[in-house]
Formats: sequence, C-alpha cells, structure tokens
Amino acid sequence: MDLEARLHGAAPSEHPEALRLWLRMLTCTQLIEKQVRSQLRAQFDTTLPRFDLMAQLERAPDGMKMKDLSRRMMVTSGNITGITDQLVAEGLVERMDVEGDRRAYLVRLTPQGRQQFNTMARQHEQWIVEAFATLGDRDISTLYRLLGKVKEHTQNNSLETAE
Amino acid sequence: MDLEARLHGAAPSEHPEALRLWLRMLTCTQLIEKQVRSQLRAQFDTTLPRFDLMAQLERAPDGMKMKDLSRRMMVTSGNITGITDQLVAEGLVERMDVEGDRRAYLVRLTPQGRQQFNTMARQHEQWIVEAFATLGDRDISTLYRLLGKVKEHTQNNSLETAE
DNA sequence: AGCATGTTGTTTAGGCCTAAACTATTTCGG
DNA sequence: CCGAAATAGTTTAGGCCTAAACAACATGCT
Repeated sequence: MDLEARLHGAAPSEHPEALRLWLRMLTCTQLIEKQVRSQLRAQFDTTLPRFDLMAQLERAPDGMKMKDLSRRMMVTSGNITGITDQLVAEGLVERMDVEGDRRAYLVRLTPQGRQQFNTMARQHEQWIVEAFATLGDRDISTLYRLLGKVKEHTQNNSLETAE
Repeated sequence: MDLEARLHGAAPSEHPEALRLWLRMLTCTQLIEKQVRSQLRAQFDTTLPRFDLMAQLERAPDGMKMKDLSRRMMVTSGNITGITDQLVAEGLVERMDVEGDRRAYLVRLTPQGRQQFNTMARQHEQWIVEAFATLGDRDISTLYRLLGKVKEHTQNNSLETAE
C-alpha cells in the first residue's frame, strides 16, 4: 500500500531522516499523479504527457521548437517526437516549418487544441487544489519555499556532475 | 529546462499557489529521481524499479507474495511479474511455492541478491542525503510533517472516489 | 458435494521514456 | 569556399507501466 518502508534494513544509517523524507515525497507525488492521470483518462480520454505538452504550448502562442519542448519538459527529443505525432493525429497541435532553419519545426496548438486545453486546465487546477486542500496558505508557502531550496541545490549539483 | 511554468495562461485562477507548489514538487522529485536512476545505471547496471523491488524484499527475509509487492509498490500485478522475471534471470531473487496456496509465489532475495542490495542501498542513501543536504534538520522535519498531511489527505480521498 | 464468486499471477496490446545511432541541415574556422 | 563540428529531429531496441482478458486455484454458500 505504501512505499515508505523501503530501505535501510541492514545498514544502520546516519541520516535516516532524509531517506524517510524522500520516500514520503515520492509517495505523495505518486498518489497525486495517479489521481491526475486517472481523471485525465476518465474525463478527457487523454494522458498526462499529452496534457503537459499542450500546457507548454498554451504559453507560447506562436509555437515552440521541439528542442525547446524537450528542454522544458525534461525529456528526450525522441519522446517529444512521439507525443507530438499523436497530438497532430488528433488535430490538437500542428507542426510548422521554421523559415531560416529547415531542420526545425515550430509546434503550436490548433484552435481546437487550445479550446480543449483550457477546459482541461480548469479541471486540472481543481484536482490539484483539492490535493493540497488540507494545508493552509502558510503551510503551502512554507512547502514552496523549502522545495525551492532543494530544487536549486539539485539543479546546481546535476550541472556539476554532468560536467 | 523547467516544468514550473506550465499552466494557467488563459483562465485566471483562484488558487495559483497550490498549482505552483505542485509543479515545484514535481520538478524536485523528477530531478532527484533522474539522478538516482542515472547513478544506479552507471554504478550498478540496474534500474530503479528493480532496486525498489529488492528493497521491499530486504525487509521480508521469508519472502513476500507478488500480490503484496504489487500493493506495497503501488503498481499492477503484471508489472511485478515482469520485474520479478528479470531479477530471477539475474539470480538476485527467487520464486518459491507457497504451501497451502498453489496460485501464489513467495519471492525472496537470494544471498547474492541480498549482498548486492546492501551495497546499493548504502550508495542510494548517500545520494538522497546529498539531495537534501541544503536543508537543516528542522527544515527536513517540517517538510516531512507537511507532506504527511498531504499524504493522509490524498489517501483518504482516493479511497472515497474509488468506492 | 457443487457451483458461484473472488483471488493470484500471467499475458497482451499499447503508451511512455531512454540511449544510441542516424539523417539532414546549419555554423564556423581556416 | 570547404570541411569539421554542432544542432534538430527521427528511428530503433528495450525497459517500465497500465488496463483488460485470461487460467488456475481457493473459498464460501447452500
């Protein structure tokens, strides 16, 4: 039922708190994400990656290059190719040539895609608000601030190790 | 580069804080998880799901039924079948008949599997400690407590909607 | 006992995701 | 200008994950 009982059976550890926190964080995101995926599927017959890609495009009315989508979504280019293909087939998104660079495409929402995304985004926000409804404004901003530190630290760290 | 700029372009929302928090939380877990996956691959030539399954078994010296693994890891039975097959092929895990129930198996670590897991678990803990190294003990326990509220709330909620 | 119902694990089809190899194009140094 | 290196996107092979259908077995009711 629960991921949070996973490790450190044999080796007595010096920092069990960080590990417990990590497992709890993972459990939370998985629970919420499962909810969101299941609702997207049930109510809109779509998937989270498709929704996420459309969410990126919604903020770029003139379209985005696939490479930029890949960077923003933190996934490989090959992955973007696949998701885009499907959204194109569903008529929600279109590839446009980039003048001045015959390698690249601009991807943008079709009017139908934009309309459908807006409907989904309203629902999506409700699901998320409900997921955190147990927390007060103060708790939410505390969480946001602390996770900000973790995010900065991890991003800097992965730059180092990637070098 | 960053998921945290995803939604609410058109519809002015009433609770943007929860949404921002969610996107940041997702970014954090994805960054850390990518690190862990990449290290598991580089250092031990294995994957996170395999590691997670072994972590479950490490705490159950007499083995676990596949259904219990499925519940604990919050994934489908079919998924457990696949991961177990691979670990069996690698000699890290074994299926044993359950006396009194000819449908089920007990899965447990082989001695080799247990040894390899302990080595990996020590490294894994280090990676996690480093991921949260920017936070003090007090921040960690605050995060842990607040996420505990989210976890309880979401678990209760999913029970309701599943009924 | 006998049958309906539920449970355990497997299989299948399909989507997501990656790393690595590949194609086509652009850019840049000389 | 020309060749080398970099970049954009695609393809491929393979692992993860799900939902749904299925086979084998267990349980419980009458």
